[in-house]
Amino acid sequence: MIGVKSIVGTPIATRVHAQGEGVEEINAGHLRAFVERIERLHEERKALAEDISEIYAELKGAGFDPKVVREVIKYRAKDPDKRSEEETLLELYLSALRQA
Amino acid sequence: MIGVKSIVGTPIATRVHAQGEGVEEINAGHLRAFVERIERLHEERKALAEDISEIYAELKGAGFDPKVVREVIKYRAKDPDKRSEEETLLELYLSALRQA
Amino acid sequence: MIGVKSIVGTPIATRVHAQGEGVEEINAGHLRAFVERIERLHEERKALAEDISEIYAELKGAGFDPKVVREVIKYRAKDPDKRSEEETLLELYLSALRQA
Amino acid sequence: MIGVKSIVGTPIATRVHAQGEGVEEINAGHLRAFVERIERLHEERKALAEDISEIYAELKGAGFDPKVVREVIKYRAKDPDKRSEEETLLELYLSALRQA
DNA sequence: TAAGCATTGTCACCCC
DNA sequence: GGGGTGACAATGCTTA
Repeated sequence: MIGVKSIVGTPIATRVHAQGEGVEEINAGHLRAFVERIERLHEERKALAEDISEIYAELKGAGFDPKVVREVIKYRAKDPDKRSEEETLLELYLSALRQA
Repeated sequence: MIGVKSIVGTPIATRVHAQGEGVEEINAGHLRAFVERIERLHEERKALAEDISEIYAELKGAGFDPKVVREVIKYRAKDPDKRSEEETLLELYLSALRQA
Repeated sequence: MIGVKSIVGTPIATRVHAQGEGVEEINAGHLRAFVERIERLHEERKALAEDISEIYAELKGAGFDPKVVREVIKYRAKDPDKRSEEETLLELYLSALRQA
Repeated sequence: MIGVKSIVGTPIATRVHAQGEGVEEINAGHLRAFVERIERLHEERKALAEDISEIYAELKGAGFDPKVVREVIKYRAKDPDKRSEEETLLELYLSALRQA
């Protein structure tokens, strides 16, 4: 997937390595900055996922069914028009199957 | 899947039912055929999963560690060119970031 | 995760390596047999997955909505009791939210 | 809407719904609070995902290959101890299977 | 020791 | 088509 060819064709970040020290330093620094920003965001996202898991645990402890709450969340997230459209189609298919 | 119950008895599915029998019949039959083929495949897949589980049980009974064997399987599965790809990436990563 | 420690503790398959040739041969052969059986099953499973994808493509070409057909499959797969139970709970939760 | 009969037998959070106003209010409120907290977290996560996308766009604009950077991120993410783990597994695998 | 539970890993689906 | 996300299943742990 990441063959030599594609690396050769990758413009600045890699070619830079063969260039002068000054420019190279700047580009590698840029790459590092990008990578670290992304990794930071990844960490935040992971923390968020853990928070969500905690809420489901809480919620379960309070007697609610986590599975159904997930369905509720999905239900509310859907666009109302699309939702009824899909439900109508589903019903149509099911009724078709009953009489097929 | 959501709110199917409340949809049962809604107009469209029955309106369709009041339309031309021929076309409707054909489509319902097609739908049923598709659905049943998929369900059949699902069953086969499930049977396969059970077979795999059985082998792991056997294997465990023979004194092998199922967890380790799972890793072996994974290792062999991604072996083809992934490994060299990762090594290439390592070169790329090292040459670009170690100097940042 | 699969540290040296856990491998040392893995009974036959690994200890065998330090044992006499005869027994070792047999166990390695067993391991290979297990691994190959599992890999074979994995391949069959993959083939099955592809078959299913093909059917969805066909079905889409015939004018059915693949997404909705997936819902139909899931709907039929569920145990009727569990299904109505969940739907009831979902309805209950939604009605609770409307008035909260 | 939902018959009393279907509510009877459901766990605490739902039985409550058929009880006095006070308790019911509290539980519906709890459910709403849980749901809204989750939805809020979902939004934050979505915002994060957009931030990440933006960085990849920036990065691409700066001449880096987004695909390669993704691989770098993945590589660094699993680096900690996975690598040595895989090497250990390799030893195990080779010593056990090469002679089968 | 069995059984429920929590966690993890794996898998399929969806969106981009 | 590829990456991200969510659901599901298997495993190990903990408790009764």
